[in-house]
Amino acid sequence: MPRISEERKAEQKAKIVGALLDSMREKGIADTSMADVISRSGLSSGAIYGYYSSKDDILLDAAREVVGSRVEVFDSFVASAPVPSPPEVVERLVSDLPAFVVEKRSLLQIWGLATTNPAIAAIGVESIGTLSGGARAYLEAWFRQEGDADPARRAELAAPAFLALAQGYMIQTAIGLPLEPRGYRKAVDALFLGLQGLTEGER
Amino acid sequence: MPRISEERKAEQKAKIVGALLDSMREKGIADTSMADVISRSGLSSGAIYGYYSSKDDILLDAAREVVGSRVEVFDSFVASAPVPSPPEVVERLVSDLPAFVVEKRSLLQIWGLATTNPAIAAIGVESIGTLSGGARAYLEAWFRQEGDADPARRAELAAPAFLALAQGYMIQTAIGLPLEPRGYRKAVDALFLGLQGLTEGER
Amino acid sequence: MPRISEERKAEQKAKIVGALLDSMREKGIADTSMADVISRSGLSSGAIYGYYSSKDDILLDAAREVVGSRVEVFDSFVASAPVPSPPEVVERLVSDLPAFVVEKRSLLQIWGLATTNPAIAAIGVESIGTLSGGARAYLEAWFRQEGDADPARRAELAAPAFLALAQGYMIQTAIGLPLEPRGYRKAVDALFLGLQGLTEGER
Amino acid sequence: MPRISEERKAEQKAKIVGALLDSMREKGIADTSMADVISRSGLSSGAIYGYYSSKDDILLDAAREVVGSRVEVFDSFVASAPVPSPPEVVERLVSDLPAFVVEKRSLLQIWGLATTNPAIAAIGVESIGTLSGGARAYLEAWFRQEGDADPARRAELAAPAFLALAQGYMIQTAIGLPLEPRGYRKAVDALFLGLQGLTEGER
DNA sequence: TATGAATGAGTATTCATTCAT
DNA sequence: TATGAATGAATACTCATTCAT
Repeated sequence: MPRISEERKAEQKAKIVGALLDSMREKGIADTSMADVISRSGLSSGAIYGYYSSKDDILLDAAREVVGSRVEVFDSFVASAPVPSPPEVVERLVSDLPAFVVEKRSLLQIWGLATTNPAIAAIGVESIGTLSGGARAYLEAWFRQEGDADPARRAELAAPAFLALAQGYMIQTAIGLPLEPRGYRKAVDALFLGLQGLTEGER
Repeated sequence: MPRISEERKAEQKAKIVGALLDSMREKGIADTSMADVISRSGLSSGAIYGYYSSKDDILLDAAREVVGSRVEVFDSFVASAPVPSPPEVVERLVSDLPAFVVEKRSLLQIWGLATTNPAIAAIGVESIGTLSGGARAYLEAWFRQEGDADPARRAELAAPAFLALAQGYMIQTAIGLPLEPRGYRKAVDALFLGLQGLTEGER
Repeated sequence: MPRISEERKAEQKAKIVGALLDSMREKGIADTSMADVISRSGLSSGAIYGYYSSKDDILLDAAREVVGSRVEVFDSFVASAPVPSPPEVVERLVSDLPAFVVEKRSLLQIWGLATTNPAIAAIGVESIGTLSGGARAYLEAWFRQEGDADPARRAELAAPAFLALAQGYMIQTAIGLPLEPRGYRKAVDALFLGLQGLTEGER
Repeated sequence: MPRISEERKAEQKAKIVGALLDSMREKGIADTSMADVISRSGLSSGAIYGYYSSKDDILLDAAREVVGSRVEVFDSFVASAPVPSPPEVVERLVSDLPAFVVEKRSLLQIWGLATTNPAIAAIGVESIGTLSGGARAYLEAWFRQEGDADPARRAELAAPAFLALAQGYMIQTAIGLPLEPRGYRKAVDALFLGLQGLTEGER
């Protein structure tokens, strides 16, 4: 019989994680102290430690939220007829997924942390695994539509490169390069398909 | 008439920056204190502050070293006949450039810092700019060889996506995914060229 | 709705300021570190920084306490009949005011700091201003009793010299010269009034 | 057979002491580091430590220079006919003695140090002793001229109060109060002699 | 004598975490 | 559960002094 409802608990945890992410976005994890989380969340230090056992513990939940895969996005691409092309899918991923829109700064910081923090790395690996599954499903549909002889095999092989396109976009934009989803789609078009993907005026 | 030679000065600074990078690789910047830099470099705190004015100042030089573009790598690709294909070039980049081999962990951490540290972001932007120039030169040569009508234009458009392939590889491997340069080349092949890019045995 | 009462807060601040003053008296400010304040106050470093934002901030409160004018002392002199003479008042000031008794060492150090620290100088200037007011009130009463034609004017003119008598006593005794309040009164007597103020045996 | 002439040695020491005093005047001793002395003196750290064994050692010489009594000043007063009055002598002391003109800031800082540094206190005590001697000689001449029955005795008694007048002036002006020698003379006049000491126009 | 790079104990301050209320 | 005052180890950095050249 919990003293506080699960709902209330989740609400409070969300405030805490949200406060951490806000601060990460603004000043970076290195400069984010518990004092920041305390003042931004509106909770007291004691209250926070009632929900999380340490700062790292909060960070883990923050990482989960940010890299959280939301693999459903791929479902709609697979279900479309015709299946949209990879450049188009890349454009939609980087313009729709929260991770690429509002959280790209925190996301890149979390990848940085993952290089030396095994718990965060595990979250990252899991997330990439899930995304990879979605990407493979989509790519299989696309390669099948293109008449490929072994679309499942090709999709499995191609997935890391496909994900890389989205990840590279994140790096480039997170550090401030002026790269719009639409422009990036053209980049992928130009690299993969030749200029035929571009409209007349853009050629 | 400096009492210590420029050479000696560069040597000492290299020790300091090296110590920081070693520690970043092992425990991450967040857990790297000046005490680590002091003990790993073999210099005293006072000596270090004779060369650098702050920890951040050291970090800046470390970032410069790690993201330092070494754009020359592209020259050999441009000069080859025939010009190697993008998948091959990607493979060689990620297997030859130190940033992708020994420093990928520090590199990813630096991208994370760049999201909130303008001075580091500037270094990153400059580095991507230089790399971009090399990539464009290479891509132009490649597209020309492929008979493209406007290879310069196409190369310029495609460059961000091309760089993204290398950056995504870095993210995936830095967090521990088992992805070899050779396997990654096949991924790019599969995405770009279809299965015909794979060798017989692998089909 | 403060969690700690104003009273408790004042108590803790007094402990901190007291610790600083104790150490100043014993080893001087130059040799007084936060470690001294921490150990003498019985509070932890963290607790101290909860009350004061910096060592200088503590010093400011210490200066306020030490130079704090306590101008009331002059009131009783003004109200007496007959009004006591300047030598007598000087004697009573230097023997009654805490600044001249227990804090003369810290006081002199604070004057030293005031020469280059504007915030401390401001405290000193204010304190001298208040003391000056008291001194003028007393001197006016005295000169009036002495039948002076324009006692207010004369009191205003004379105040700096009158204060100087107390300040000079402080310098001479703070560095260890053996000068008692009683003996100093005789010095002032001898300078001002001739030897008539002295008892037979002392002449 | 000294390697460097005594003259050269004195010259170098003067540079060092001068550098310390300059810095004390500008930023205070607390903020004066050996680095300041090194850069202001134009000598290297090694060279300085060839002349002085420690920072405190330099400070001692600086204190000697600043409090150095220059008791000769009193000789001229004694020799004058008529002997000038105490208010006039006070005015001349505070307007002529370097300690009261250019060095009053350093002087007050040194008094502050003397409260806890016995070596500096000894210099201060000696200096006051010498000054006291001069003051007594002058006061004796003055009291004799005034027809006092026991001028030597009275001078001895009055000396501490007489010195205090100069010391108090130093405190008041060193912290920035606007007090000119001429105005201070009037203060002493008003206290000692009554308004008749003031010139016609000022009454 | 003079140099200035190097030393390392010492500095003020921070901050994740605890616990009496 | 919630509060926020208190803790104290850890932090980045300074600076008087030394010593090989």
